[in-house]
Amino acid sequence: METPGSQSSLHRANLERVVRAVRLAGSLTQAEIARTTGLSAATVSNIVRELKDGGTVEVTPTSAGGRRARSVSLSGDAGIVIGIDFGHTHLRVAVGNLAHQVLAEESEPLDVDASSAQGFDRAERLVSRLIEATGVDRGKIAGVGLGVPGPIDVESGTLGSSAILPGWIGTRPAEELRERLGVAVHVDNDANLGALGEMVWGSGKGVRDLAYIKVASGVGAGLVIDGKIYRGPGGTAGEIGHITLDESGPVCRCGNRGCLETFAAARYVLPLLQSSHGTDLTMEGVVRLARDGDPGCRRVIADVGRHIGSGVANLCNLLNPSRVVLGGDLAEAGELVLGPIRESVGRYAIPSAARQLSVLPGALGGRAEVLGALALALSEMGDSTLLDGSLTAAAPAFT
Amino acid sequence: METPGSQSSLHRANLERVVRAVRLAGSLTQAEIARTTGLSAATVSNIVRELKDGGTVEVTPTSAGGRRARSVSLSGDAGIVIGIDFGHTHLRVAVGNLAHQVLAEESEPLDVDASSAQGFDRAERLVSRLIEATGVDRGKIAGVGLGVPGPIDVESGTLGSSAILPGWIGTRPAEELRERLGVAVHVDNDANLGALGEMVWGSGKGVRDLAYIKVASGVGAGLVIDGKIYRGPGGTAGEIGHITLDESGPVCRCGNRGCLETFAAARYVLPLLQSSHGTDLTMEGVVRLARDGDPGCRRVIADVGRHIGSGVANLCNLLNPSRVVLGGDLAEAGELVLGPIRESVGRYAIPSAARQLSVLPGALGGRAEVLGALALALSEMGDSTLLDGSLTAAAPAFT
DNA sequence: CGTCTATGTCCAACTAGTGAACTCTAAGCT
DNA sequence: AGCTTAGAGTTCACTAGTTGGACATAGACG
Repeated sequence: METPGSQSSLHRANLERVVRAVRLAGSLTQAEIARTTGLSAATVSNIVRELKDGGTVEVTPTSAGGRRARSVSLSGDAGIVIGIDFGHTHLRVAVGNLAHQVLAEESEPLDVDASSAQGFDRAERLVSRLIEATGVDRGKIAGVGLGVPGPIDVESGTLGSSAILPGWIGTRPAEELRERLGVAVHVDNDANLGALGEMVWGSGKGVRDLAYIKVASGVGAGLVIDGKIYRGPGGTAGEIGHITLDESGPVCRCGNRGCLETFAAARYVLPLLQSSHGTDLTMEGVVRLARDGDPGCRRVIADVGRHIGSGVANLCNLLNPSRVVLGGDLAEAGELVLGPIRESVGRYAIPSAARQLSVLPGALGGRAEVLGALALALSEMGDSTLLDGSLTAAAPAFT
Repeated sequence: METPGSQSSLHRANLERVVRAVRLAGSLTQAEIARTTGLSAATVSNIVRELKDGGTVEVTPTSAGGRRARSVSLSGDAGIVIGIDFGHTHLRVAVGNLAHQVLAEESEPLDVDASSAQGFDRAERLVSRLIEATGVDRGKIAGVGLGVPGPIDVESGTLGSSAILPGWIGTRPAEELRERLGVAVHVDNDANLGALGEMVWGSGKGVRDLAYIKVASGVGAGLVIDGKIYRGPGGTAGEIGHITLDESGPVCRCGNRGCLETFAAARYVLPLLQSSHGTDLTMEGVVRLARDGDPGCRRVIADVGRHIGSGVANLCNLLNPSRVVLGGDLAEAGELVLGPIRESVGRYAIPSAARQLSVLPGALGGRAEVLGALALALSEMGDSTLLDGSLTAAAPAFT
């Protein structure tokens, strides 16, 4: 921003380097920082002093039982991040610190027909409550991640057609929430955030290329490519639900026929069980019955798995990820659905692509999206946010 | 490599910055360099002197009719890059300089059944001939890009099952060629290089996310995601040819049924015309006949287009690229095949993904792969290769 | 209790970029 | 033609910032 290529920028880069190292490791001694960053001990000494004076890090006199090492960690009040997830039936909020620790988390039911204003009111109150519970100053919010169950237009930030929250179409959630909370808000759809959450905290740890398949009322995928969420130039990447499996299959809400969604999503699958199991079944209920041994539900879940597997096979041929994580209610079915998925993938994907693929259930269950929102806030924050003291002074100004 | 975070590394980064600016623009005055890089005029002055002494750039006293501006450009003999493409029936070699200019290019027929040793002999001779034609010192080769028509194992660099060059399976082409030429060789498959070539020089200029579909004896895709070739963790991304279109379709060489390839690749399509048009048709011939109005060939090409469109629609739903470029012999058919592709995409892809997609024929024809190999060599080179004088002294040592 | 060793700090040396002053050259004006 | 002007490139003194080495510190080990 100031001197793009020199000296002070080098210093800044080194500051960020140290902050990142500390953030990733939780806490480090200066000597360790020097080793991991490659900087000299003297430089680290200077930088740590500067950061300490700025309030970004804390130096705890001596904790480990070594010779004498002062461990450096991000100061507890250096900043917090907030994740908010609007789901089909619920609202979840999580508060975390910069060391990737979740400090508080809560969810409450949300009426599908609620207006966006009502939703934001609820979210705002819940955020306030959790922040108070953690006892941190509101001015320390470094960023907010927001998850919404529908496509976000990349340029305008407008929420597109969401069959899930009809009252929200056309709103600009990030904008609105930023005005309410006064901090930067980053928004993404639920599938992408689920992918991010599972990658940072769940079944995708250590993997740089993965697809997170979320099966709920629709079917969507979040793609992580080379460690980053891939949204595509138009922002609609990952629409695995509308891959065509059968050109003359059932008509889908998107207007085509035989989309994967028509074989796997709750709204199309549940009716199959109506005559035998009654009308007020939910996907959760089907999964529970299947686990208890109900043959009809088992069959339906296996069929869903096979179809998802076909879609995953296509995805696998095109992208060759190293892991596929299954999320949503359906993941609770475990092997009942994963088995058929793997079988389908093995059958339809080319062997060299399928060989190194692992298909796993999500480890975070319904929390994947909120935690992903938290991770989004953390990753969008950049390491420099902590340096300029904007957090300790006041909330960042609008731009 | 030496001092990862400081001072000298900053200097090096600034050197690279200048080199990159010059390379991209072709030639610049020092003042322009200062403006585009953000460095101060004094620094640029020093850096240019250093680069000039090192032989990396040339300073032509005064060429433009301004006040007095010395234009800086990469010295003509700063380095050259070589692209080599082994195709089904031919071998192509191109020589370019660091300013993205193609200096020489030639192709010759290659026998499908030739051994890899024979192929390399031919390639080596052709490379020598072209280099001599350009009159540059062999020691100035900065890098070589190599294209092979088959999957390359990421870790070992081994060429996997290629139905096109049977004698090559199990060889390590990059390794072998490096031993022969004595410089770093970067290898990739033809579809990926075609994508790269079209992105740098052809129909993909200015686009950061594109898919290059190559229809020849097989069907493959090269994916460019965020400006870089995406190979996937296992190196087999882009296998669009084996997306399943019809579970009970024709048996494919991969062992599945109804793969896109069975509806689009030459080996499956040409037999359809045997009884009506004779047995020694090639894809080129079919395209030519179609353009001349032959209804059977037109129909076949349109059908191929529709099926490719289905595959592209799936790809589009998953990845949402902004452009799809069609390569291979089939691209010569122009609207005869693009029309049906677009129609299929419009029908099967979700509208929001299809809306901003453009489907174009490749602009480079059969040259896409060699030029892509050239681009690969350029991009893998990094901007620092030019700095350490390794090129001016001698060929880089093996490692 | 002395020695050892790794940690953190301080200082002088050195590297490298910057602003300001300066020179140079061609264009434009009188 | 001669003067002025303005942008280009260079030089120089200054400053920011990293580094290696010397030094102080404090627990571990014998």
